Amino acid sequence: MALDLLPVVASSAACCTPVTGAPMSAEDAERTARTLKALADPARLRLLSILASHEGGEACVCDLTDPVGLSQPTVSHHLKVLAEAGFVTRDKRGVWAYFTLVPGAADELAGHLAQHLTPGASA
Amino acid sequence: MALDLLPVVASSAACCTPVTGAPMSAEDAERTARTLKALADPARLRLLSILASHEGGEACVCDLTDPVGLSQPTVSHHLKVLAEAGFVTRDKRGVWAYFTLVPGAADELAGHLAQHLTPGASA
DNA sequence: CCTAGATATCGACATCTGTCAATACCTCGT
DNA sequence: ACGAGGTATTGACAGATGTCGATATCTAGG
Repeated sequence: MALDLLPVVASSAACCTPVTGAPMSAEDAERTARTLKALADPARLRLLSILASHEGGEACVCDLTDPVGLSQPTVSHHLKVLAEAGFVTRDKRGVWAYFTLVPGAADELAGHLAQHLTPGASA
Repeated sequence: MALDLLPVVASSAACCTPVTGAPMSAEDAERTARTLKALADPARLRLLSILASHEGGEACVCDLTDPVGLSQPTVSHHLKVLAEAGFVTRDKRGVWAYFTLVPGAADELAGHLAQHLTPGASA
């Protein structure tokens, strides 16, 4: 009968739920969190949405400073964060710096999240 | 580049780009950033992905503490943050607390972002 | 009631983050 | 070359955040 061969799970582990796949790795979580942190700021979200509301997803810093109501150094800082996270690209033309939305950057992040944060999506 | 043949814009407003829609409101940016902040942490991403890897997107705290390698109070704190952001729900059954993924929570966020961060998506 | 075990809250601490003023850099027109 | 104006960097500082140990709370059994 082998009664005492398999019992452990049934008797004491009443809190457990079957596992259907592998969770996100620690490195992946670290990387994804860093990307999300770049998005998780009201000023940066507004900056991106302002870019999206301009033709071609492009605008220069002088178009961005006033709407967000922050100082020029602060706006410059936020744009640097967004650029390092891969959400925008910088293009300096003469005196002005133009920032452009990277197409699909947000979508790629969203897809990655959907893949790991949807029940049964690992199958 | 043929800069000299450009129309009247050239003199003073040379840095401007046509606007095609309205950017995200300040309140919306604040709200969305708060939701994103809840996601923007390696431990919380792992917790959610562990939930997603369990049947029904559900697991109890005892299943979550070990894999993330953090103390029990810290895990409890992260789960509270996720619950307040609407990503999980808490259900206490006897001694154990079960957390369940809220279906579509991440998708709703992703959709909201796509709507505001995609060039020309305001139409 | 009292104990044991699971979870939540509290207090404290180090670190990270957003912000601005001051300043440096860089490009253009004069 | 020089000065003016747009942008980036630096330094400093207040506030938010992640983490843990200690402790409170809550439930089931004896």
